[in-house]
Amino acid sequence: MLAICSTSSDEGNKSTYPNEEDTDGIFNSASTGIITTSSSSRIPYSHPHHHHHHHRSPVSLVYGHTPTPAYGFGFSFYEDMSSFADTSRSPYTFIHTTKRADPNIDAKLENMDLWKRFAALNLEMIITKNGRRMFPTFKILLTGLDPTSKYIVYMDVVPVDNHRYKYHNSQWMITGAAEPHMPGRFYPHPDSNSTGAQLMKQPLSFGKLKLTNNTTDQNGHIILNSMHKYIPRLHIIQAVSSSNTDTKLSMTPLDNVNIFIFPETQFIAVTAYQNEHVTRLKIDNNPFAKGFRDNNGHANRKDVKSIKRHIDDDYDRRLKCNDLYTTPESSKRCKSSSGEEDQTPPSRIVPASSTIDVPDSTTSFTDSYENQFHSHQSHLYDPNLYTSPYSRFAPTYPFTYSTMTSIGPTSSTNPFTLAAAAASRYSSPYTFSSPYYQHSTSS
DNA sequence: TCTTCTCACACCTTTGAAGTGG
DNA sequence: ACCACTTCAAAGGTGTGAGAAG
Repeated sequence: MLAICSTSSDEGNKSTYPNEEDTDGIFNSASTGIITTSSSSRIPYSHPHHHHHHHRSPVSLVYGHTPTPAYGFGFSFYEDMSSFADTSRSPYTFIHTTKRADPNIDAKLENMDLWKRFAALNLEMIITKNGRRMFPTFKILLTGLDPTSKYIVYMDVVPVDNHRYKYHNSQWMITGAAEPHMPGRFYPHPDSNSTGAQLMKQPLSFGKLKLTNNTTDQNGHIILNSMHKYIPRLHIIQAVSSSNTDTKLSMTPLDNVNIFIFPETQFIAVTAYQNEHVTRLKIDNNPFAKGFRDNNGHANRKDVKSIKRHIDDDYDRRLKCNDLYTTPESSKRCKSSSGEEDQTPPSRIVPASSTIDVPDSTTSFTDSYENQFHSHQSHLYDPNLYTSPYSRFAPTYPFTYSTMTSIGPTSSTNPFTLAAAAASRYSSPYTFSSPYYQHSTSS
């Protein structure tokens, strides 16, 4: 199986997260700092086994502290929208594979069966102005954490490819180039900064994460483009406590970060459902949609029939072929009910193909990717090629590791802000050329 | 024309405060 | 005072479907 890293225009991840849960003391402060310098060059890859106290980077990270601003952002997030529309920039590439800094850590996606059923249909996620929850819920069971260490666990959603899609004749089609991706926002799990023992006790639910199409969103929701394909990523970073009781990240977060992706969680963001099978499966399984079920507890077919959408016979055909994870294109060998070979679509309209093949296995998908890595049978994560776990092209990018200088009291009390800040430092080649990111909230 | 987006709405679950009894 | 449980109303998560927007 092969995970393909596709390109997309992107600004990278720069967001902090708003102080949604001010009551527990963990989110009480957002911090940011002035970026004063960019140290040289690339981050050297460090072998996972050496990551604990081995800091190769000469750059020290000093986190500034500012008073908690409205909505918890340490800076004006959309001060300069123009930078996001700069299509002359090199396409930014996310890596869509699991990377373990700590080989013991594993993440198991809960409700895998349901995810697979949606994946077979091409999952759609509604995005709204005010934010919409994901369904199925992204729920993860962690194993292999150090029971006594603290971890920061968070999620983001990144583009899978560089296409814009449309739903036409019951099929997803590529209809053009992707719109620039808004800066990725991190959703820290509410139980973040807990000990490994606590985090492993039960599955971690990201059910309150919301997706939005509102580019001016101030609620910290994850901003996506409609009709674009995305996939969630899980990040786990071991927090390091310093002498002043402040929780800080390792100075070399690249070495400490664990990234998990689950191919069956990819989806297309939509403002209204396109495939009625997706709608039905959502109604059948989401408790909040019970009002649309019939007496037998299933989606009301009468209502569904009234929807002026075409029947997704591609889905039916793939069901018959027991070949749910193939794309319409690759399922050409499947005979339709009439016995005819499927027609290749017109060349001008390219069928939407899954850019990530989903292994047909009940075992952990992260394991299958990891095995490829260890057996050197895959180019997915070759440390000699990819200095950044996020970018295939890191060697040619102006990828820099920056210093943040303190602009106030040196205590930082929001580990998630630190996580986001640290992660953004190595996730985007543009982090430090973006004007707004150099904006300081202090004067 | 065609595609995509928005809104009020009915219907439902979840949440959490208030109450009740042991 | 404390705990376990119940009640109940408010808050809020669903897809709908007509119409707006582009």
